[in-house]
Amino acid sequence: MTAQPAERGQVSRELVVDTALRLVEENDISALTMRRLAAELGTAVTAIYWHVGNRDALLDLLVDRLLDDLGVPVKVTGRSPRTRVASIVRAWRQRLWEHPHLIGFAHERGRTATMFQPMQAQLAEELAALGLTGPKAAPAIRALQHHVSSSVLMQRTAERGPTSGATDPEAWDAESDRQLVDALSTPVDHESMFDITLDALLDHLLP
Amino acid sequence: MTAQPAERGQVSRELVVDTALRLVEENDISALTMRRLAAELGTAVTAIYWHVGNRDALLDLLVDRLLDDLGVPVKVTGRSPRTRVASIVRAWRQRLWEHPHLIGFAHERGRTATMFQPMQAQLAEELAALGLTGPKAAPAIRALQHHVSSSVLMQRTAERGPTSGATDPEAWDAESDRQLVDALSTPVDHESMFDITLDALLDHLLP
DNA sequence: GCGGTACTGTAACGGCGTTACAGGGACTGC
DNA sequence: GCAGTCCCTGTAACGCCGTTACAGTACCGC
Repeated sequence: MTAQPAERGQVSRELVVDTALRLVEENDISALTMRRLAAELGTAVTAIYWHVGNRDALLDLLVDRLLDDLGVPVKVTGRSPRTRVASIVRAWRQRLWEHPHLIGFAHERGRTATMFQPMQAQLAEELAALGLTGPKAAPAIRALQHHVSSSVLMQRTAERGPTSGATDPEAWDAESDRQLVDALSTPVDHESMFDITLDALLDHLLP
Repeated sequence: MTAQPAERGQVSRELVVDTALRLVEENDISALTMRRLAAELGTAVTAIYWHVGNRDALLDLLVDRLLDDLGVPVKVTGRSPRTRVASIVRAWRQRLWEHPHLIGFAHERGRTATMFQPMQAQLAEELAALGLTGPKAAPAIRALQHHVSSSVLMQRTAERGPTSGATDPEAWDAESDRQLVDALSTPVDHESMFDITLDALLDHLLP
């Protein structure tokens, strides 16, 4: 507790988290090894262990940092309640998509709820304007949240893989609907995919 | 090519895949290490490398095995086309859920399309009975498939984590809708979650 | 017997997370 | 001036991982 904790020394907890974040965002979560991190900081591994504990604790710190960035509410646009709700959901998807490496393991660490609390609050406000409150609003909020996070999670894992998620036309036999098979052989457009289900949900959930 | 490739020897490619599958299903994908696998088979590591190549090839073999199991169409129940479509989607979700460890990395290896081809074919048949054919049926099929796989993927990562995905009531301020916050603090019921969006999709997609 | 194919074992390489342990500076109390 | 203490860093190791170079064994056709 002697003034700033890292004034003279080269390494501090903050700096470790910064560098770790950079490593993850520039490459992949697998690029984040304690030794690489130490090398990047020009120090020894043990320094990192001293500052953050262990790898698991470091990941927790990364998630915390991410959640700080995501705490701010999103800007709502549109006149009708429906377009306003849609704008909230889309903006949150956009925001999460900007951190594709991180939302995955925020999810794995059981921090999804914290991550989405601001979105839930924003949605609650709009749904209340529609007369949806209390226990009746909860399933709607959860379904929309589920849609956002599953969409991002799916798109992330899809884009890491080699193929585009399209059907292989070879797998269908001759008497199949040719036009359908052709359409299914197109690469998947995650954006319009997202919109279809969003529309369906809004139709189904809003009064 | 001298008769059966593994008659006298203790280890064969088949046996390696069997054991690997058992290791994964009993524990986790992280339990599948080449050394553990060798120990389990009572042999040396190099034997495994001789039989399957390397770890990556072994994972491919696991996915292939999984896809073989999943190739059989699912039993369709119900009278109306809508309930029949719903039964297909639910049965596929059920089926995938029985291999929660595997569908994740089938997805990561870009084999989702192969995995879902039988479901796509079954859905195509039912949608055709409703007059939905050709390029108009494709988005519907894809949206339903996306719903199934994202649901399983989400539930799997959720159940590995510590918390239930429920909101922390502390995060909400005092003037919030109390009943709503209480409802959102309940553990998530993935089953009913799935049904809500499925209903919404069917309403929205079927004529 | 002899060569070749099919397999198995030993031992190592480099990389991973983690830790026991030995310091080295700076600051405190005397 | 000096010992003690706290903060921080480095060396070296442990046990795990995937992978491989290499030697060796067993059987088969000839």
